[in-house]
Amino acid sequence: MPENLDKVIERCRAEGLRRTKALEELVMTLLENSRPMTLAELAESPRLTNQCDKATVFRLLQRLADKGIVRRLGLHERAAYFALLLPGQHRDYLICTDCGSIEPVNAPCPVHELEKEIQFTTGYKNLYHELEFFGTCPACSA
Amino acid sequence: MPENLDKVIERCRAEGLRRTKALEELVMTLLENSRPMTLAELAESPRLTNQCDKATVFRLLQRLADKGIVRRLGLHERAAYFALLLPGQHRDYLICTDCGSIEPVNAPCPVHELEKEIQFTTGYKNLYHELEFFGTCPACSA
DNA sequence: GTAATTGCAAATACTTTGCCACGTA
DNA sequence: TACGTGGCAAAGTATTTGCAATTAC
Repeated sequence: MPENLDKVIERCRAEGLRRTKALEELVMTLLENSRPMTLAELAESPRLTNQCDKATVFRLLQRLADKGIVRRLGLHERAAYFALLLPGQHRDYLICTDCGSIEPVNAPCPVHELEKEIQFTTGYKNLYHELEFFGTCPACSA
Repeated sequence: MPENLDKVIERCRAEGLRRTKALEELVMTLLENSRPMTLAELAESPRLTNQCDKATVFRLLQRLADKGIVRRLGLHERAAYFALLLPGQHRDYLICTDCGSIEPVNAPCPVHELEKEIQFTTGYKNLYHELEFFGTCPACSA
């Protein structure tokens, strides 16, 4: 995990961001939880709550998203979710419409072919996609 | 188109909604535009702007979403998008991250197999999914 | 030293609700 | 008549920004 932290921070540095305590704690929090989190969740998480202001977390996430280090996800809630974007990794999510739990889908994503095709037929550049499954989880349907 | 309107209204009636002018104009607007639209867009569209209040459109959309007649989409903007859910129809969307344009993808959605598999392996019920492609459209990359 | 980063407070944006009047069935 | 629906205005929630002080490089 700490080696992951260093890798991510390294990428931040390479993009011109400064190594601040807030940045480290934010990245650490995302790594530790390994799931998409909202701004509010992040700002109130143990590592960050007394470390920095919510506006700081917001602006950090904004910069990290710009640099392609985190991704901002829709996920249907009113609040946006943020997840680290590790190189070579793509995640789809499975979300319970009842309790709101979010888990990554561990199956190869079947969309890459179509993505290439779209890139080719429409001329869109820099394509990426977001795929979410919604349903009622076993616990909630009981 | 009017026959589509009647069909949709019929489904609304079957779900216990009353046939009001606002409902008709809302459904008509969604049919005519055949793309996801935000609450604000809808409320300010020609058919609705002088017809009813934004709160009314909001509550209509809420009811229609409850009944499965429209779907609320994330689409990454701050505002939620709404689209009619026609029976047997599934749509994926292609969105320009620059200008925000949204167009439906006309290719068969490659996700249904995986969806079934997830339903089987995770025990989630009533699965559906949302798939969006993001990129820079030809006009914006010029 | 200089430019990026931060905190705090205020402004926006979008959504949601309360309450009472009204219209549809 | 009865209950779903509608208008208006106000409250709620999440995001975003201004500006002066601070910090990393």
